[in-house]
Amino acid sequence: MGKGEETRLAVLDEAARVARVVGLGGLTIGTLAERTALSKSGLFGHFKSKESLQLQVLEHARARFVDLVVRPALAAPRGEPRLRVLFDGWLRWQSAPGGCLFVTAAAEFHHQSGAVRDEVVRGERDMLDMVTTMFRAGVADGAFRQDTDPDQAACEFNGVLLAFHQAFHLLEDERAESRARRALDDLLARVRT
Amino acid sequence: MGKGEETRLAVLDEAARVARVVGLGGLTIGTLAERTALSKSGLFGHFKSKESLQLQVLEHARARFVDLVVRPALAAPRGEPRLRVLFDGWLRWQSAPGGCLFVTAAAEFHHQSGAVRDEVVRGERDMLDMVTTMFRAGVADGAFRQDTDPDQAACEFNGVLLAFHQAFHLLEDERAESRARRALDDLLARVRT
DNA sequence: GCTAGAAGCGAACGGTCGTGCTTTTCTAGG
DNA sequence: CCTAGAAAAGCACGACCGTTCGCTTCTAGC
Repeated sequence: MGKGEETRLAVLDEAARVARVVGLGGLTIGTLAERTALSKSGLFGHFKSKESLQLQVLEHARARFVDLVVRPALAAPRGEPRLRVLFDGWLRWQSAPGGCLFVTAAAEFHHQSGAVRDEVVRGERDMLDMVTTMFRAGVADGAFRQDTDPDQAACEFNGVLLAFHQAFHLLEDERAESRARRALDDLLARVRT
Repeated sequence: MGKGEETRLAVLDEAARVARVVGLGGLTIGTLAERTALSKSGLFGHFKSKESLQLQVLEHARARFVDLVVRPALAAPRGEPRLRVLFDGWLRWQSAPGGCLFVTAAAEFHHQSGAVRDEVVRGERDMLDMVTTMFRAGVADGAFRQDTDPDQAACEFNGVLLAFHQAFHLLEDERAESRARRALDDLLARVRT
């Protein structure tokens, strides 16, 4: 890995940390340059525009999410175990300092068209599709009730995570996690045969 | 109502419309002045600072939410009917063009301390408390199961709304509303005696 | 209808934004 | 070790930000 790629990744790491707090739109070339001990123009050279920086931050976070959350889940047995491992990892991911970049970006860009929004939508769709697939697999295996609607279940799964994120970060509610786990237990109990 | 108060309210209306899309931090005195046919300084005179404007926008939206969503609910019979009217109104509120200001602001300020964050937290807490109270009333009336945890139920109620907001605005999923209604039906069926 | 005070305007401020240029410094392959 | 090209710095730009100030215009109570 050359020098350029090395600093590019360092910048993306720091950018993700900052963006979790202030959003992708709140990112600033100047402050980001300070925090990475670079000059504005030196940093800017790695990304040809701010929008490109935002897109790369998203892509970078996405890769980390797959490593830290998705892959461990795929290593677990299909159906309920896999969904539980996914949920665990996801909770840990969302509990990171500053919150979850995807949740922040989703709210920020829900009505601001452009390439960044498109990328946020694509990511969110992919995640929801993955959850839907996991529920569907459980139904196919006979572990979940035959009349389970996988889309509905995935949607409620997402709702539990969003409520957790808000309770944990905004309201600083220390019972947020236990309530999220209980909500998932209920959801799984409802679809289990 | 004097002339000043009249234009102040007109500005707050427009500001709320804009902030639903770009967030409270994305609000700009300049663009807001354009959209209300005022000069920057003329508009600024009504609010002594941008932070004060943001706070007043929140307060304004809060009052409208009480009028449009909370009051109709309080007019319905306690327990399930009241929760259903509340949910209906809340869905309509969240379906407004640009989304729900509270959801946007909650994500924006979840880790940015200051007076605006404090106000957002207060509002969100109040709303959740209200929902909790409604579930508790149902338990007290014997309409809901005695072992219902009102806080847990309110939290899941919130999750359904947040998932709806994301599905409706970001993903533009036309089945968002029907899934939200079904999730509420399930939630109410679980607590009903 | 007069007039004091409210409401609004125009211009300017220091600051920061994203983004180009030119120049210097570093890095890695021969 | 040399050197071509990458990486980073320095500087400047036009635009827009929130805010201030002094001035004009309007409004409402007498």
